Formats: sequence, structure tokens, C-alpha cells
Amino acid sequence: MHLRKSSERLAAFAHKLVTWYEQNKRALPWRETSDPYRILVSETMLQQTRVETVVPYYHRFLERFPDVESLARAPEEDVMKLWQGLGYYRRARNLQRAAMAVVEQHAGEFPRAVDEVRALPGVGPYTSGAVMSIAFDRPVAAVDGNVLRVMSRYLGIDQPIDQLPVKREITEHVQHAIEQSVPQSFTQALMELGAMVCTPRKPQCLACPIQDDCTAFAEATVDSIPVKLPKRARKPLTVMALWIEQDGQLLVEQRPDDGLLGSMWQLPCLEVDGSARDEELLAGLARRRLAQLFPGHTEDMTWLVRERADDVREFAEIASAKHIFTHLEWDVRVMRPIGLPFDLKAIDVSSNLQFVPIAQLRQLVWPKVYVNILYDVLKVDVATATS
DNA sequence: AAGACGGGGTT
DNA sequence: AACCCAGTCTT
Repeated sequence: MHLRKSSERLAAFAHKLVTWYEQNKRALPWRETSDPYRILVSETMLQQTRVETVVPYYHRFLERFPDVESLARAPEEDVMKLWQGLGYYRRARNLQRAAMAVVEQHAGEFPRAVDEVRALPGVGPYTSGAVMSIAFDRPVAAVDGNVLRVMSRYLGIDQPIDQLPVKREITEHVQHAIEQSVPQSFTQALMELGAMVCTPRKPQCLACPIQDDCTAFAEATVDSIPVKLPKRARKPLTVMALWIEQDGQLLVEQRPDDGLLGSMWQLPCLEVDGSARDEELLAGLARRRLAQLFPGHTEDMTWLVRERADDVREFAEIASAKHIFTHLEWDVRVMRPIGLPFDLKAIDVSSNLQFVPIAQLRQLVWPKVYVNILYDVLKVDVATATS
């Protein structure tokens, strides 16, 4: 496949990398501390998320939760509200669980052993290596997307980097190099190079400190490495969402704790496979969801349907929004019933459904697509946290 | 090994 | 529209 780099070459590689890093590193907020808690917060936020996106969240989060104890004892909704918009919300809960574990299982003192760090919720092979090296200056490899790209080019690996054997191979090289370097600087240097020089497209090879020893540069394969497996197609879904507003209150629903957008709020809705649904199908979905919401009023609704003239619609589509997730694609259609001739108080408040005053909507945690919809319809910004 | 899990910026 | 980002967890 390719030649293994010798120990000496990896030592020289690490040295050149670290020297370059010390002269070229960006000033980032988490580079001003070696507090393992703060490093963990930054590394968790940075999972699958760009630096520029994370910075404001990092500041807000640490202002509200400056230490492990404050995070551990906070209400979960407060943590989620500060995470709103960052995505992969499971990270927020795992981070809080990790804080709880530090308080309860480690007497409030952040664990220093790699196995103990790795055992914290939400901490995988990458994050444990990052915390060990960046916070504790211990030689534990941290291999993320940047590192896979830099190392696959440097080593000239033309196998898909998604595959486990390739990741293992790269991790071995990184581990060997970090053991001969300054772990704290080395880990960040490798990622900084990936972010600033050895970029996915149009890498700045002429500015690269390891160009002279880079296999891909020598073989002119920089543009074809790394190789990645093809991605699965997204699944299109149509989401019929109901807009039921009365006396300045909106009917909203909390999603289940687990799964997509866990515990976040939305409009009561019904989901079906496929996209580009017609009005008739949407009306049918709306009727069905309405019947679920007001089970004691099915007769009222048959009345509603029957008495209307043919040229009058039962529902008005008042907003719509498309939203792309990694694995699926939502087409959200917001339907408002035209006139509801029965008492809305029939909603069972013990369920996950609730009428909430418009002014209080911003206290809830909303998926981005609903932030957009609520702004479209109400001109209310529910993204900003309330004090 | 494969799929679930957000959102935003580039090209 | 495709790509991809300081990945982890579940099945």
C-alpha cells in the first residue's frame, strides 16, 4: 500500500509541524486555557462543527456554566437552550452527564487517566485524545477529519479513510509522532494545518511546512486524496404542521426525549414519506391530526367539513420551509384550520402538548426550521435565549 | 460495518 | 446541489 514512515521521519515531521504551529496559530478562545473542563466543552462543540460557528456558543456556555459543578446542577432545558442552533443535541446532554459523572464519580476533580476520560458520556476516541493531549499534555493521539486528511496525503494513502483499518493505520502513525513531540502543541498543530493549509479543496501546498516529505505532493495526488466512500442519499419527508392559535396562545408539542431533535419543541404535526405533496393530501393529514388532538370533537369536525361549501377550503397553508438534515430532508407545510367551531380547552395538558402564550415561546428550545417558521408567521425571534 | 444524528459555509 | 466540517453512539 505505502511505505511506513520511520521513527526519525515522524519525529522530524512533528517538529516541523509544531514549529509552524507556534508561528501561525489562530487566537482561539479555548487556546487561552488548559482547564480540562473548558477543553472538553470546546471539543464537544467542535464535533462535526466549524470553529467560527462554535466561538459564540463557547463564550455564552462558559459564562453561564463556568465550571463542572454549575453545569452538573443546571436544569437540562437551560443547557439545551444554550445549545439551540448548534445541532447534534445529544452532545449537550452527554456533556452535562459527563459533568455529573465528574462530580459524582470523581469528586468534582476532572479525571486524568485516559480510560476514565474515555468513559465519560459523549467522549469517543477523538475527544479523549484531544483532552489528554491539549489539557494534560499527555501523548494520546487525537484523530479527527483534519488529521485523516493531512495524514492520508502525507502518507499517500489512497484507500477510503472511512474504513477502520485505514483509521487504525493513521492513528498508529499519529501516536508514534506525538510520543516524540509536545503533545499539547502537536495535536492542535495537526488540526490547524488541516484547517488552514491542507484543506479539502485547493490546499496551500506551497505554504506547507511538511511539503518536502509529503507523499501526495511528491506524487501529485493531493487532489485525489483523501478517498472517501460515497454517501447515502437523503430521504425526503413531508411534514404537515398544524397552526392552532387562540387568545394569543399557540398549541405546541414537545418531541420525545430520544432520537431526532430530542425534547425540542415543534408544532403538532404528521409526517409522511416523499416530497411535493398536493393540497388534498395535506388537508387529509391536517384533518387526521386534528382528530387526534381533539378526540372528543370528531362530530364537530365532520360538521365542519360537511357544512363548508365546495369552493371554501378547510385549511390555509400559511407557511412552509424546507430543511436539510444529514440523512433526511423535511418539507414542512404549516396548515391553519379556517375556523374551529369548538372548544380548544379539550387538549389534555398532561400530554406533551401545550398552549403557550406567544411571548413565552422563546423560552422553549426550537429546531432551526421552526425558528424560521415562527419568525415567518409571527415575526417573533425564538432563537435568542431569555434570561 | 452501517445508520442516526443538525446546521451552516463553500464551491 | 454536493461536499464537508476538531465525531459519538447504537444496532
